[in-house]
Amino acid sequence: MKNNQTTIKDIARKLNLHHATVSRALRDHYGVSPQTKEKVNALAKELDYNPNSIAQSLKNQKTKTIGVVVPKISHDFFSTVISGIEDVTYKADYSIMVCQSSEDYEREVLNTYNLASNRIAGLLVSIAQNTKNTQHFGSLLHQGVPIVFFDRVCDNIDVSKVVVDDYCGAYKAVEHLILKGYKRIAHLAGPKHLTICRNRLEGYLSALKKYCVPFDEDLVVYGEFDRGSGIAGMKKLLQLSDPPDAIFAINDHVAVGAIMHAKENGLKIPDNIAFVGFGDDIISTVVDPPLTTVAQNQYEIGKTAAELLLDQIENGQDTIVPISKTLKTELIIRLST
Amino acid sequence: MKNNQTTIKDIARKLNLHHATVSRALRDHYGVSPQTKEKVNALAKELDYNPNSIAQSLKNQKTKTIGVVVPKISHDFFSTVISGIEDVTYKADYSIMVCQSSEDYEREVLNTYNLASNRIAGLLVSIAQNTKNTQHFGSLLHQGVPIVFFDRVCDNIDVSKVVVDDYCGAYKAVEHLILKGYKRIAHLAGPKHLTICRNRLEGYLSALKKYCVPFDEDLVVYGEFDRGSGIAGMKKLLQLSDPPDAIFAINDHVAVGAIMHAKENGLKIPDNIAFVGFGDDIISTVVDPPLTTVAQNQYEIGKTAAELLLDQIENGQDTIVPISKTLKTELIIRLST
DNA sequence: GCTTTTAACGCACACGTGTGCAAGAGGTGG
DNA sequence: CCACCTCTTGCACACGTGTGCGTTAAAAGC
Repeated sequence: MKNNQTTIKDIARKLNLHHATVSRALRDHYGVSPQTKEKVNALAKELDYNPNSIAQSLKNQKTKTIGVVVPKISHDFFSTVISGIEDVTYKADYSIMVCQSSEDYEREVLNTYNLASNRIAGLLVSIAQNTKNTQHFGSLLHQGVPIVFFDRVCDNIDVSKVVVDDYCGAYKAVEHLILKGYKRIAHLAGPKHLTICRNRLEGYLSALKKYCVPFDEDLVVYGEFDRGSGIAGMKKLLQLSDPPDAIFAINDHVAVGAIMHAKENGLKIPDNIAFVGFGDDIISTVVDPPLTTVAQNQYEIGKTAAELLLDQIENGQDTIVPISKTLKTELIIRLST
Repeated sequence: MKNNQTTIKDIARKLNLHHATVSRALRDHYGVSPQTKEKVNALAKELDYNPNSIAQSLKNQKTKTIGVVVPKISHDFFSTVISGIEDVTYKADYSIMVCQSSEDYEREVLNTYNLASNRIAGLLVSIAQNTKNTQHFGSLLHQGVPIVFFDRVCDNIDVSKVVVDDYCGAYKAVEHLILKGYKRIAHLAGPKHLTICRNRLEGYLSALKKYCVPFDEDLVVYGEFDRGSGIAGMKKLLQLSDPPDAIFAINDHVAVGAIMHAKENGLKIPDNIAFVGFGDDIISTVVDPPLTTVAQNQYEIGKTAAELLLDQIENGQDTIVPISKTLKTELIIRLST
C-alpha cells in the first residue's frame, strides 16, 4: 500500500517499451504510433498514472507553485485576499503554498527562504508588522524570483505592488465625518512605520486641514490591528478632558472594539459619538449599529496581485517594469455616522 | 538576473571539488575534512545557497508538503482551521499547499489529483457540499497518501477524522432553549447529506424528544451555510400560521441572517424570539444582541487534524489505525436567548 | 535487387541531490 | 621497504521526466 504511485517507467516495463516512448506517447508526440499511444494511455488510466510534478519541475527548472506570505491566515482580510489569489492561480494551473508570519519578522524570513528552497515561481507578500529589514526579499529577487507585494508593502523595493488608495479612503472617511458636523475627530492609528498606516494618517490630517479643523495630537492614538487595540485606544480617548465626538479607526476590528467600549460607557451611536472603520469586513455589517467604513475589496486585491505576478512569470523575461496598482476605495455609509 | 539559484555543483566547481563532497560537507558528514567543510560552508553562505527541495524530494521519494482542500478559504471557520494547520506544520518543517473547492465537486477532484501530482506527503480535507462520490480520495489512499478529514468528513472512508461533537452541541443548544421556556423551536438546517448537518439535526430532535416537546416538521427548514440562507429560512418560518419563538441555526452566519430578518420585522430578541448559532465565529460577538452559540474551537480542529496526519506520515508505517477525534463543544450563552 | 526515405522506437544524458563503494594520498608499524 | 590502515575525495548511479540523436526495420522508389 506504500508508494504505489505509478511512473512512466512502470508503464514502460509492462508494455515492453522504453520510458522515453511512454513519455512521448503521453504528450501526444508525433513520432509515436497511434497504436502505441492508445496502449499507453489505456494502461496509464488503468494504473491511475499521475505525472510526478516534482520530477517535471526538476527537469524543466521551474515549478507551477506560487508562494504566499501573510501575517495571519485567519484574518478576514487576508483570507479573502488568499481566496482571490487561489481563484486566479487555479485557473492558470498553478498551486499556492501559504505561510503565515504571525506578525513575526524572523518567521517571515524563514518562510521566505523555505519557499525559495521549494523553488516557487513567484512570491506574493504582505509583510509583518515589525519587518524593517528586507534583505530576505532582496535575496529572492537576486535569485530571479519575482515578487509582488500587496497591502503592506516594502517601499524600498522596486517591484510590482497592489495597494488600495489608503490616503484617499481615509480622506473621504474623515471628510464625511466633518460634513456630518462632527467637531473633534480622533484617529485610532496602526503601527507607525507601516506605509498603509502612514497613508491613512496622512489622509486624516489632510481632510482636517482642508476643512480647517484644528489638529489635536492627543486625538491620535497608535495601536495595532485587533479589537483589543480598539478598546484600549477608546479607553484612552474617553479619559481626555475634552473627548472626541467621532472616531476614524485604522480598520473595522479596531472600530468594533472602540464601539463596544463606547457602548459600555453608555454612549449613543451616532448621537454622542460616530465611528468609521476601514476594510468593509463582514463584521461591519453585523455590528450594531452597522459601521460606516471604507470598502477596499480584498478579493480584488488578491486577484490583481496574482495576475500581475503570473504575467511577470510567464511573459516578463527581461523587461521587468514594476507596476504599482492602486485600487479604488469606496465609502460605505451606514448607521454609525 | 534569471535563474541565479546556486547549486552544490556551482560550489563544487568554484572549489575544484566533486559535488558529492560538497553535499557531504553541507550535511556535516564525518568523512569530510574540517577545512573543506569550512570552505564549503563559507562559499555557500556567500552565494546564498538554498538547497533545492525539489531535487531532494525527488531523491528521497517524499516531500515535506501537506495538501489542504477546503470549500472556501475566506470563510472564518476554514481560515482559522488553516491557521491552526499552518502553525503545526510550520513547527514540523512542512509546508502547506492550500486549495479551495468553492463547493464544487469537480474542482475538489481536480485539486486532489493536482496535489497528488505534487506528491504531497498527506492530505487534509473538508469536503464540498455536493461531494458524494469519493473515488478521488480512494485513489490517493491507494497510492499511499494518508488523508485526514475534518469537519465535513466522508463516512464511507476509513481514515482518521477530526470533528466536533455536533450531536451533543446541538442537543445542548436546544436543551438550553427548552429550559429557557421557549416552546416552538425551529431549526435552520444545512444540506441534508452532510454528516455534520445530520448530526446537528439529530441533536435537535433528540433534545425535543427528551423534554417531550412535540416535533413539527414545518419547523425544520433546509438551506446552506450563508447569511442568505438564514434570511430565506427565517422568511419561510415567519409565514407559518404558528411561527416559532426560538431558532437553532446550523451556523452563526445563518443565525445572523435570521436575526437580521427578524429585527427588520420588528421582533424583539430575546423577548419575542430567541436565537442560537453554531461555531462561535467572530460575528457572534459582534451581532446585536450577542449570539448564544455552540463554540467549537476551529483552531484546535486544524491543529489536531495536522497532528494526526503528521504522526501518521512520520511514524505510521504500516499499522494505520484510523483515529477519530471528536472535540468537545461548549455552549456559550449570550444575550440572544 | 539495391538504395533511399520514412516511421517507430531505444539510447544516453540532463536537471540537483544523496550515498555506497572505490581510489588515491599520506602516515604508521614491523 | 613493504604491507596495512586511515583520512579524504572522486566516481557512478539513482530518483522521474523530457529530448536530441542514433538505430533499426519496413516501405517506397528506381
